[in-house]
Amino acid sequence: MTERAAPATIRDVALRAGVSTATVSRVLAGIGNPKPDTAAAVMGAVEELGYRPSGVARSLRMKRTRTLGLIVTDIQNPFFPELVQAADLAARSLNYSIILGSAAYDERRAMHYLDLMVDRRVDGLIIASSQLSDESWQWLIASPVPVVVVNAEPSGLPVPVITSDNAGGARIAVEHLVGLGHRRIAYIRGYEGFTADVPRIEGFRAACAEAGIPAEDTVEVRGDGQFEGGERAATELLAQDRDVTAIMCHNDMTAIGALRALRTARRRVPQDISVVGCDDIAAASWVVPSLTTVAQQKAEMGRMAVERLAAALDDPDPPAEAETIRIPMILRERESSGPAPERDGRAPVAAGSAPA
Amino acid sequence: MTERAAPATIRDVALRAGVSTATVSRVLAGIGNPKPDTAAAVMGAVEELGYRPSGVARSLRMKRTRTLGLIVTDIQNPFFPELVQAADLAARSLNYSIILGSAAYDERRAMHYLDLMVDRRVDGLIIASSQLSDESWQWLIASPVPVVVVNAEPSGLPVPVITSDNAGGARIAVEHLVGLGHRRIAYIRGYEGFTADVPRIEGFRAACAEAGIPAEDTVEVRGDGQFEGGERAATELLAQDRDVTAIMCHNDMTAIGALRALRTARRRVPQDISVVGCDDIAAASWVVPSLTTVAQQKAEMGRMAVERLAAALDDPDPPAEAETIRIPMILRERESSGPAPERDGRAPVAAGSAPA
DNA sequence: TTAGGCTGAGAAATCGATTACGCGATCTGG
DNA sequence: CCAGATCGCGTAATCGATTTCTCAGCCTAA
Repeated sequence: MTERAAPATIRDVALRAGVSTATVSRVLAGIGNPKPDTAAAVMGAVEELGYRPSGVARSLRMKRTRTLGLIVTDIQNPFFPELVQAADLAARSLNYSIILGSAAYDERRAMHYLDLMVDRRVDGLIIASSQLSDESWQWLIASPVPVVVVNAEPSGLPVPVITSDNAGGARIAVEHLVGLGHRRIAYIRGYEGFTADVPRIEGFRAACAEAGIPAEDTVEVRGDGQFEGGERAATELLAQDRDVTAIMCHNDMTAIGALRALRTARRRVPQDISVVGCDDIAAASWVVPSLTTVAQQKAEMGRMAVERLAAALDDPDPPAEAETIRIPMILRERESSGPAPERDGRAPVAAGSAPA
Repeated sequence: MTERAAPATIRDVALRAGVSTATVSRVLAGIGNPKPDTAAAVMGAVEELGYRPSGVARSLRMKRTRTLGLIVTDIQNPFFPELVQAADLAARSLNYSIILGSAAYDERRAMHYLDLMVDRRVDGLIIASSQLSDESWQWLIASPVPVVVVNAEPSGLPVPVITSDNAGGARIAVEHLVGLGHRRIAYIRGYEGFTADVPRIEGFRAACAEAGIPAEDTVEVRGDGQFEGGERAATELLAQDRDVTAIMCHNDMTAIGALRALRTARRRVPQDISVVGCDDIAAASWVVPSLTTVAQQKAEMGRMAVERLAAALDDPDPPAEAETIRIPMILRERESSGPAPERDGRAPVAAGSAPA
């Protein structure tokens, strides 16, 4: 009773069914034409013994684990669960399964998972973490396991990349705000080193320039990609420049922090100041006012990463090398953005709108 | 170049180092006293070949994978990532690793992961999902792999359980509200079937009774444990009974939904009505007003589950059977709860406070 | 009746590690 | 200088599956 029953092996099944292990294996795999009574005997024995083939033994023999490793920046960051779920679903439908590692913003932990997964002989790796140093990237692409990168852009490495069109997303946000009459826009950046930080800020600058907004009418402050950083940065911002009418944020958590800072400062959103986030996490529609944001297609990214990787695995021809796919971002208009107030601080008569 | 380099095996290392595979294995495991130059030769060969032992082969031979399976209700529910992270951390420090499955509220998916993990020969299973039917529970405890249940209470099964003291948590919330002068309290329940739903509602009723609140001064409505259900339930509630001065919610997402309904109805929180949640997810402190809630010690639960399971694995003595641990919940006072308004609907002169 | 083709199934090798066992070489003590 | 203890390491079995090779038995055709 206290003994842990050892699981039945294929040999046990073979013995019970009066056949060889080869036959059991064939019947279970549906290969060959077993005699009906042989097959029945095997199935019966399987049933009675509650036999489950050992994935470990099978993986050893097959030299494939049908497992994909997925490393994310931080599973506690609400951005990732949706991506993870979609990746998992896609993997399942291709008969793969996913093992997950959360780096918790720590390169050492990311490397730990990399080691772990390589030792576990995952068939492929999906890296959705920008926590890696250049040498880690080098080590990774030199390793024998195929890699797909998601939501990060390691500088010029021969690796397939799936990412959002971050520059385009920033442009969409700027155009939205400019369309609402905003001319003085602030940008709260993410943590220095986030790969998305640079393309987004560059997209912001480029779009502002195109809209005819001079650089001195924009402000850039540094956040950390989290609630706290957003709150702090927005507070600083209000202290140093009271003229901005809109704040764009590196991501939604930053924007939600900014919303709190604005409330503390008794600035009305969107009447006095508009806020736009990025990502479209669930909480973006929970906060008050709900957050206008530029959505990343998180599920799409997870799904594509898995499909790309699985395709590369199942077909070992030299695939299109180092292809980079940029998934467009999508504006979600909610309550936190509105027409720019007039210079005197009051709401403007809706400038470019059609006559009522 | 297009060939995928086969990883070096222990035999390759042995050949290169001019020793036997047994010696390589021993040197790497730090067993025995190898001669210095033997050890050096082995380490050199390992280095040169970039050898990584195959976890698959090792697991087969050792009959242990040093892997724990963790099945959660839904990784997209913000309750779980913190638990998962803590479990993972605890596992790492005990030299285990965790493979995760998210049931996405679907029993079939939960069972799928169970099968998968059993086939993968995980050493133990942590079930943090209430999605299982009774027969699934039976199957599970009959299976050869040790199980710990977290955040659920399968009815009287001989399985160790780690859960929050849900009844106690509800009591804490009631006492908080009663202390603020509330006498008419509503409760928005979770999805029917959530294991936490029953103990919480019972704790609520018991605490109300003890506080001398008659059952007819309380209202119970059904939500779904999500934002939408909370919003809908609160709307209903306002329609049917305008006298409640406080709403307790099954969890924070429900409460956040309720906050939105109250705002839509132009009821001020907490001046007109107080709201209390449960769980303490990150978004609870992001919303406006920030949410008073009864926190579950999620990280603690994850950690304990792993430690319990690992202890049972490392020491195969018959351990204390079916022990149930209830972790206390903790009140986090924020902005969404305040003194009960007076009967006429205006804010009361702070009843029990010290003279200013 | 017999040679040749099928067909169903068994024997054995294999995947890559760990480890019990035993053997030759070195060391120690009388 | 030799018996026996000690030490380092190699041989080979083993974990549980898959798969190739082979063979026995049966069917068909000449």
